[in-house]
Amino acid sequence: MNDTPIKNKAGLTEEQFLQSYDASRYERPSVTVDMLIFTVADEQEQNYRKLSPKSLQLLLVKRGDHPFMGQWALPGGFVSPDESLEEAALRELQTETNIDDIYLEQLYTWGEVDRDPRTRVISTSYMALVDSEKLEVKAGDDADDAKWFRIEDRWLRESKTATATGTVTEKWVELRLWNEAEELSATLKITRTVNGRTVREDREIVESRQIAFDHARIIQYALERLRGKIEYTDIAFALMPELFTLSELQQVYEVILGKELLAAAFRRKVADKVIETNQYRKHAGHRPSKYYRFNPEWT
Amino acid sequence: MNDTPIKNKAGLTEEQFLQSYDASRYERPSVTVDMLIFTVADEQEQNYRKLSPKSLQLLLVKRGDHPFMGQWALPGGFVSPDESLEEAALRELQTETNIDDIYLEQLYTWGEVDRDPRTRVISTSYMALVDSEKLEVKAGDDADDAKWFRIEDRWLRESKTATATGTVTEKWVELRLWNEAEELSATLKITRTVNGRTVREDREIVESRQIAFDHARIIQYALERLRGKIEYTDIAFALMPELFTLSELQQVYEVILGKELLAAAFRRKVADKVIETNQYRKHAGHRPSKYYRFNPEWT
DNA sequence: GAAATAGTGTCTCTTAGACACTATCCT
DNA sequence: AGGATAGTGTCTAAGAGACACTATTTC
Repeated sequence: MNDTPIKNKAGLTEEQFLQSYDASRYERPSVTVDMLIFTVADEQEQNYRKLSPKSLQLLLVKRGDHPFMGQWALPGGFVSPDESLEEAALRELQTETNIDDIYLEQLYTWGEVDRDPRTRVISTSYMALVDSEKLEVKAGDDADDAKWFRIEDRWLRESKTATATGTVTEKWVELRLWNEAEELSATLKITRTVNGRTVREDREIVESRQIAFDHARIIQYALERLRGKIEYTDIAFALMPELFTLSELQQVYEVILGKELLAAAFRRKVADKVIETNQYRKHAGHRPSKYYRFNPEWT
Repeated sequence: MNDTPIKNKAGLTEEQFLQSYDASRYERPSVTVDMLIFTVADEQEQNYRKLSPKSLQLLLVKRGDHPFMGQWALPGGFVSPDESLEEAALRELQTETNIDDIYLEQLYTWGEVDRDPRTRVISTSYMALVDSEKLEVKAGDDADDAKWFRIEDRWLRESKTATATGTVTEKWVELRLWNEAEELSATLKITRTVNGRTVREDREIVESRQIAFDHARIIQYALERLRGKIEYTDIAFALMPELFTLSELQQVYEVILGKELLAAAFRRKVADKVIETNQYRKHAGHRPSKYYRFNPEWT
């Protein structure tokens, strides 16, 4: 485009500049990705004619070394120089599960100075949603156990204080993760500060029981994001098998939102996101239900 | 909590482990923050009785060195070892503007391998919204010019293709940034891929005219986020002065959404986000309008 | 008086919630 | 037959869009 190369104040062309550039001038942090791998799985069915209840689950790995040895952490790892952040996330996903075609979304980047006692670590978290039927978790590759945990959070209390220029609202939340063998939990304080015309939200770990690093905070943030997005996007379908009934889909919404929905309104709401098939789910001790599939034309 | 310290497989306690940890084992990327500083400013008023039109503006700096010397880039810089990501963002904000109490939100972290020709750079972008009345841009501290640009994007065309397992939708968008002296632009292709039950979105720069690095992509992403969030949050007020009329507030919504709104519906929608005052804006060649302020109680 | 904006009243259409009601299968 | 889920019809209340109408100022 330019015949005479532009020179900078040191008299270098761009080519010369790049050759002389010393990348090690600045001290650099480590960068990792943390994976929030969610699925919705069936619980044991108690009664041949009842629907089996579903639960939201998250994959965690047990730490086999310091720091936080023996505690549970999000799967993840360092980003290598020749891969993008998203490639690192996909790689981590494949070391933990057998799934390659998956919903993956970047959530947030955590950059506090003291997040990791080893060294300065900046960590980008990704949320992955997987269909529990296609899924099998690989046996601990890196000598760490990977296990699914049921997950729930619960409001404890809320307080609101007026200040000179706005309000401060503090909410306490309890996060619980458990399976047959273990129970982990954490208490978090979410502070919403309205100062003048600007609002800021801050998430602080009050207590973390058997959850490594600041991962309790990341997990609770992801839960809120998942709840928020299920209302106005189609991410719920990433958690479904190819064919599903509307009752099953409703169960997935209910377990994520943590509340019951009315069937009539729910069906109207998802009507244009799904396509009816001719197949039925039978032998269930009650009226058979039609199978549906995701409508890829939906916007 | 524990009297006998846990030892790992190498026989080290946590304390010993941390002392022997070699942080330089892995090659590390550089980490930067990029700032998207938006404001809404008055244009010249043409007629004593007409409202002065408003425009959405973004702050850019001219690059004084290679690479992309002479082109325009987002303000930003390296994250230093002793500050968090958010602290780095606030520091950058203060080197560019005089404002300290500001709306700041993390947007996205960009991690492609070849984003920067100098070295591997991972960059977290933050969006800041400032009130143009309180604002003054500092004279180029780091020898770079900082200038406001009016900003708009525009759909060029859209195509949708069916695939075996879903659909691929491609949208072309033109991004324009201009002021009295300069005009920058870029063409982007946004690809939405529906594959099975999962949806992915990809943003690619087709052509970038005088916009450095991959910043055209970051800017267009921020614009979409700003448009999305103004509908269901209160971020618009971060762009307003302490006192404002509802017509001014409506103008801000209109310039961000890029479309006209009906006054009656708009007033109903913002009614509980604002508090009426007794003051009026007068001497305007038409009926005076009441001043309002933000209602910090709004949730 | 005219131009321009400020502000209100009301009709319509759409959507979410509530809930009653019908349909169908399996043991 | 009875238990359980599947699926529909309809009333109501709330909200968004449309638009006509009134109000008030300054030059």
